Amino acid sequence: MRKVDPVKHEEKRQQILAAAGRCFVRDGFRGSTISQICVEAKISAGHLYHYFANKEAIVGAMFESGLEHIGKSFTEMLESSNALDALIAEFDRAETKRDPAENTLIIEMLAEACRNPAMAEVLRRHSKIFYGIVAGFIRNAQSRGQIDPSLAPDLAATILLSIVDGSQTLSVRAPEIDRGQSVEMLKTVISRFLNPPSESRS
Amino acid sequence: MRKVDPVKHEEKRQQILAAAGRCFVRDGFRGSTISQICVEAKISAGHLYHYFANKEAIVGAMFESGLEHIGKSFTEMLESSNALDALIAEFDRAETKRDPAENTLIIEMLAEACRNPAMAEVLRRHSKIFYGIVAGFIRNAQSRGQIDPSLAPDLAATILLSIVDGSQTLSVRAPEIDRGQSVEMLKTVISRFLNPPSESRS
Amino acid sequence: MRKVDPVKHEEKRQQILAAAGRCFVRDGFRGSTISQICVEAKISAGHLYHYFANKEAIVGAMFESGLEHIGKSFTEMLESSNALDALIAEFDRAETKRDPAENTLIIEMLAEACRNPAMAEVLRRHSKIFYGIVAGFIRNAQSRGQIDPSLAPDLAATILLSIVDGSQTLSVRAPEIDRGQSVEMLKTVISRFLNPPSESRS
Amino acid sequence: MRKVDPVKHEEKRQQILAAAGRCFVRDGFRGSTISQICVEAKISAGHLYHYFANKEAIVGAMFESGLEHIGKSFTEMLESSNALDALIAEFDRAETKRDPAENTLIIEMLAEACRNPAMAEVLRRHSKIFYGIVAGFIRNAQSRGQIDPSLAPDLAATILLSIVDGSQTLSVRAPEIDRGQSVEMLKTVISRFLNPPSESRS
DNA sequence: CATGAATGAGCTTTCATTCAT
DNA sequence: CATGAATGAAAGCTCATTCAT
Repeated sequence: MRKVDPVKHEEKRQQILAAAGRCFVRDGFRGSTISQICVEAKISAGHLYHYFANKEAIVGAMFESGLEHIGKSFTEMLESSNALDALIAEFDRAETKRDPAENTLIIEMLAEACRNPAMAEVLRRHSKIFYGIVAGFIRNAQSRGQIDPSLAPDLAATILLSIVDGSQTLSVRAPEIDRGQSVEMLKTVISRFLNPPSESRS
Repeated sequence: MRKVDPVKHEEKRQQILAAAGRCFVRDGFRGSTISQICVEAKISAGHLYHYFANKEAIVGAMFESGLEHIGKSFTEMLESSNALDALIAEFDRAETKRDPAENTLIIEMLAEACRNPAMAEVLRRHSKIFYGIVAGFIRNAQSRGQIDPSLAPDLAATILLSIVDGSQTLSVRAPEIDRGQSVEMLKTVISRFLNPPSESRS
Repeated sequence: MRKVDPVKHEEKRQQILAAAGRCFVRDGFRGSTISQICVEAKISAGHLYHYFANKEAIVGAMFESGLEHIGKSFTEMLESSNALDALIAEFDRAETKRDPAENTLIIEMLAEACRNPAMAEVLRRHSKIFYGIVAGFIRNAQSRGQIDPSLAPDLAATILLSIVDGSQTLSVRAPEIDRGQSVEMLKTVISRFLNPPSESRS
Repeated sequence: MRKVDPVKHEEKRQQILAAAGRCFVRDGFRGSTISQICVEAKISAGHLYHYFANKEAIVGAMFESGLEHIGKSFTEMLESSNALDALIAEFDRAETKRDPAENTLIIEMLAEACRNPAMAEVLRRHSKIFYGIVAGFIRNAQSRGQIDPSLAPDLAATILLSIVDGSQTLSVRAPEIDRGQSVEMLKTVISRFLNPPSESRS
């Protein structure tokens, strides 16, 4: 009379999701097939459907877990930074340490969200949370005189994150560029953007 | 045995490509089917293969023509701008006037290039040209004291374009944001980034 | 090593069969799945195979028990009727009181028997028994002058039952028809068919 | 610039439908597979979908054409019969000459209609037409004194056709019965049912 | 006795591509 | 130049059945 072990079930789900992630990075959402994912996850085709209702559900779970993961590391970064310099330093660390596959997945997600309304909704939901966190950080830093108080926090937050999004494309468009240098230049962009007018430039 | 009229042939090719473009925006490269493209282009499936060897060739041509088109409008913009203010003004115009479908296509191209080496090569080739043009513009403006001379022109060019890339994602992540406001803020980012240290902020 | 309690075993079997019956009425033999039956019977898929060797065996058992059940109620009806009028009265009762789902199941069984030789055999075995019983009733009634003696009892029995079969299709072909009226008309058919020549019509 | 030849297209459709019919008789609607039908029709799996949107559409077309065919032969029969005796004679001919596969298909259709609302609708639509024709015939014969005038024509028509339906099951339930004898007995049933009270029995 | 994880064959359907006309 | 009939591989998904626990 053994009942379903929800822990094991969730574990397997995560394993499948991880396998799917590898496929998605390699071939994209549409380009990956259920068989490929099953081979990667070392399960049979039929068995996958005990864990996900269909392919769309796998993509959806990928969106959720991917965005949550990115969000978590972003939040941690901001919580630990109590000043603009720290933010930038963390940005540096995040950029250089991040799994390059994650970049690919984010771009893939943006592309998918452009034509799949269900996924667009998921992306927007998570994006709103990011924006809120960053806007809060900006407001805080503004009150301490660390960020230009004339910048509208919410708008500045979206622009800041769009710059991060844009930085993802560098590795595709110009892989020969030294990542360290480009991160350095990005830090310049951000600090000049956010610094209060009186401060001298870094 | 009448020979093919090369002009008409090329015209038809462009018509098919335009039709394919509409499909790609709607459903992506992988999601679009040859039949859809044929319906959109009002030709038969078999006939399409007189103009393109296969689907990959259509995608390839799309990359080439799409990037060339973007490059052309960018080049025109830079050639007509003899100052940073003009650049920013043009950036404004470009952003607000651009067909929103083009955004989708660019993101789609970036995603495709992440996993299709052939397309990555096309993207990089065109990107390099862009970078060169922008770097030239920067160098020029620096010599006239309009852009901070301490910025490495080549690197600054890539970062500038990555910011433009990033701005594409705004309409997916936060469609509720007023496009005018975000363009305004982006102009702030760019001008603060590029302005010589002594200049007052716009 | 406790032995299986045969009574409990048989009970469970009947429960599963009842659940399967509900599925079969809803979706047919081919359209019903083992999972559906398991959900309906509130047991696990694996457990079902302790009671039935495979799906075919469930269908087979359904045939047996379904036909036996119909046969039983038919036999009771005939045994209690000691005259043609009683037969017809009972026929009336049976038609109006019968679970409409049973109709569906009978038609399903006839269809299945058309292409599944094993099931055809089961159907024929039971049919023969019915025919025998009805033919016996006819012979009896003929000896009492209640049924036209010129009718061959065996043949008349098959025809009588084929009329009952046919009446099942009414609810599919013309559900708008009043069941009471059609039963009345069917009684007319049967009584005119069986009545001895001299008798006046009902 | 050859356009679609609608005649050839329709021909092919009919060929596929005929092939499907053979499969349906052998294995039923649910039991037949697209591959089987394609083998039987000697076309590839993909090609079938140029002629039918999906399997349901094939079944639907089968219903339509099957019922139309039956309806046509029924109508012809009634139109040519200007008396009850002729009706019965024709009934005889129809029963003995009919392709036995048609029986199977009718029972299959009745079973399918029991659980597929779309097909039920098709069946009812055609049934109504049959009923109307037969009821008209009855009314006509009643006015000429050939059919008992006390019978409600519409109801009698449905019952008459339900008897025909029921006769289909004979070959499944009791294949050993001589078809000639059973048809003879059915004719007795019908004539006794319909004959005016004063007429002597056949 | 009972579970549900796991399999794998096979289902319907799609789609890039070829080819006779 | 142009058509659409035809192919066949492969996609996503289902389901009867087995088996370790």
